Amino acid sequence: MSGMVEASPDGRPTPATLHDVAREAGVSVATASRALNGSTRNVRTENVSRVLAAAAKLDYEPHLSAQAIAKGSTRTAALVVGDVADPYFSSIAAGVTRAAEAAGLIVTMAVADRSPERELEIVRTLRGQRPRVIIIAGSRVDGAGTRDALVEELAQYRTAGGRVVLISQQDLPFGTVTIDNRGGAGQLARALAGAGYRRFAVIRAPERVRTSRERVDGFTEGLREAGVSLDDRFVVETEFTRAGGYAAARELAGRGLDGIEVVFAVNDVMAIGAMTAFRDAGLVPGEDIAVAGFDDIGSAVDVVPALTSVAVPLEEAGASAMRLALAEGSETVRIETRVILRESTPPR
Amino acid sequence: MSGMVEASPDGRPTPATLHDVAREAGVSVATASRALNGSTRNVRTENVSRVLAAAAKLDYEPHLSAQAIAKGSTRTAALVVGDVADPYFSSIAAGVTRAAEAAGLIVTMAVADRSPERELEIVRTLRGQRPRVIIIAGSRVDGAGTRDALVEELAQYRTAGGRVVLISQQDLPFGTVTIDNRGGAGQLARALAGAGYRRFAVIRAPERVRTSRERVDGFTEGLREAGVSLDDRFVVETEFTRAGGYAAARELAGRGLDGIEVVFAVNDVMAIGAMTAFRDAGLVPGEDIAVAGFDDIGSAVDVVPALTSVAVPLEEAGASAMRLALAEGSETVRIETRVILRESTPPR
DNA sequence: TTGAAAGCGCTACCAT
DNA sequence: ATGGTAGCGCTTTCAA
Repeated sequence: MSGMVEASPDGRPTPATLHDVAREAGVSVATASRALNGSTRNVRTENVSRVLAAAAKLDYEPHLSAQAIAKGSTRTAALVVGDVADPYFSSIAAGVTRAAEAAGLIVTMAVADRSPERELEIVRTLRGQRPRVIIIAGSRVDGAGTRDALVEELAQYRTAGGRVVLISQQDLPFGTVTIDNRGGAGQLARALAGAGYRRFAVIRAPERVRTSRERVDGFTEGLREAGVSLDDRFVVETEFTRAGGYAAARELAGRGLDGIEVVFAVNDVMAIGAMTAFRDAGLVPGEDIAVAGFDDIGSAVDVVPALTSVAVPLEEAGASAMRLALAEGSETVRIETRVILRESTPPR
Repeated sequence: MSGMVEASPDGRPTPATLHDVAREAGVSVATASRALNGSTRNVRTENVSRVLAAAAKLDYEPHLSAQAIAKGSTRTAALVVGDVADPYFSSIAAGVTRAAEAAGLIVTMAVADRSPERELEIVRTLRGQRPRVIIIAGSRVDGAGTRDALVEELAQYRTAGGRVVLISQQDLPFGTVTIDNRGGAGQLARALAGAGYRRFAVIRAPERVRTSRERVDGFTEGLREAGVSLDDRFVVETEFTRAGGYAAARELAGRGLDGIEVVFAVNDVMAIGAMTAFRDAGLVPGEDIAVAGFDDIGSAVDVVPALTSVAVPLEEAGASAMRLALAEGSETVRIETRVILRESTPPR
């Protein structure tokens, strides 16, 4: 009894409408609507079953757009990420969709390609969707001019009743899930100093990449507390990618380690690229040069030696963002991080 | 001049509507609509600018749902994946969104959690969205009963004018992007035999995981062609995850390698887990035991030894799926794979 | 408990 | 070139 698709006047088949269901059930559209979702109370049980049967027979699916416009609100949540293929973002995306689906929301996802301009553009068109919530898992980049425009756009959206939550972009006036980059990096620095390391190098992303900046600041701070200083010569700036990490490590290895005992890369992807570069340069990671990263992505335990890192519960961060967006009050949720020492930084 | 949000009668601020824009510009809604998107030809340039200015001033964004219902079609593409956090799916997702955005489509994503039942449920509710296209990056699992229901549901959707494309689930009657699992695995088997390997083990997922089945079949076939046979005792079945790979390898190592020279895991994630397990068991991957995987995920080159694998251009597969969905005719696109020998399988 | 009908925001047709 | 208006599919008063 399925395969029931009405043929419209012009011959093109058309999905069944509420109207069709009502007619099939021999009731009015109002009653059909009520039977399908409105307070079932006020409709004779017999009619309820008639409508349900008709709907099933016609394979009816309510037109979400029509519902949205009639009700004045949608059941969608919009998620903006920098790059889905990056485990950092895809983990967050997993958490967001899990929580969204639990709340009966449909997730629409846009990829900003790590560009603040694109991010702004996306948010702009997203508003047209009238999503219930917009979650931005930041490009982790400060876009000078675009920043104000983005804030403006989001404020606008919120004024109109939307909920916005930012992941890892504190000090913007919205709900925020922050990741304790500074604290985690500080802990890591102290842990490494405690393990006997004294001569450090850092592989970082450009200044405008906020996440990187915070991690470097926290790390430097942690070293200072441990009474160790960081020589600027050993801070190399590169792209926030595996390739960047590889290139930076090659440069370090190329100019001679010069006494460096350990290098901290601001994320695991870069750290792993760096380990490979060291190895390619004839250095044995964990013996000739220790390496530490940040994020504790899954593959951290599969590289050799296993990578010391700072664990960030990314999926949890995504889920928290969604819950925060759905909650009424809410301000800021802080995601704690935790240092995990592994073989890539043996005690010395 | 922004921050213009009308206050509705009940006090709650409301986003500007086309009506507001028209009033602000001193024209009719019809003209405003035309100025904003209809053939700009039939509207006095002066009015066009008035409307544009008004829209900018009011920070107007067209209500997509309203447009959808008025026009009878949306600008969305729906993507269902098994698990976003898995690099296999997130790479595909990256390709799909890239191509979708290029075509001006909004992507909505749902996660099926590798469950055919959930997949069916998702497709059902997706139909309510009236997306232009539905792309399913399969759960890679054959769900006995649900399969027919899924086909039915999708057929329904297509009859109503929707486009459906399946990734890696051939022999379903829809547009399909197939990945040459069988061929790639066959090539790999021959390459390994050519490198001197004779005694093989296989780490596979359960029979109902189609991708796994195809890769095993292709591999066995390739071995046969090379005149090598595969002993059933050395085919171990496990979960289609890193943990599964780890467990299987531990089992193999635990009962003694028994002459096995190389193990093929049906995907990289499993292969990498297996390498770690071997190492934990005191075996050196690439020396004591060779390992090969499938997919060539990014981290294949970052593990030690670098992992021999079969490259699958996943992002390309995702983009192809989108293009296929948008194209008129079209049937099946085949994504070719390519064997990449690395240090995990040295010649012997 | 039910149905008629007034919108929701927008597009497109028909006049003008 | 422009405006009036009839829908699009649905929800939600308002009467009956």
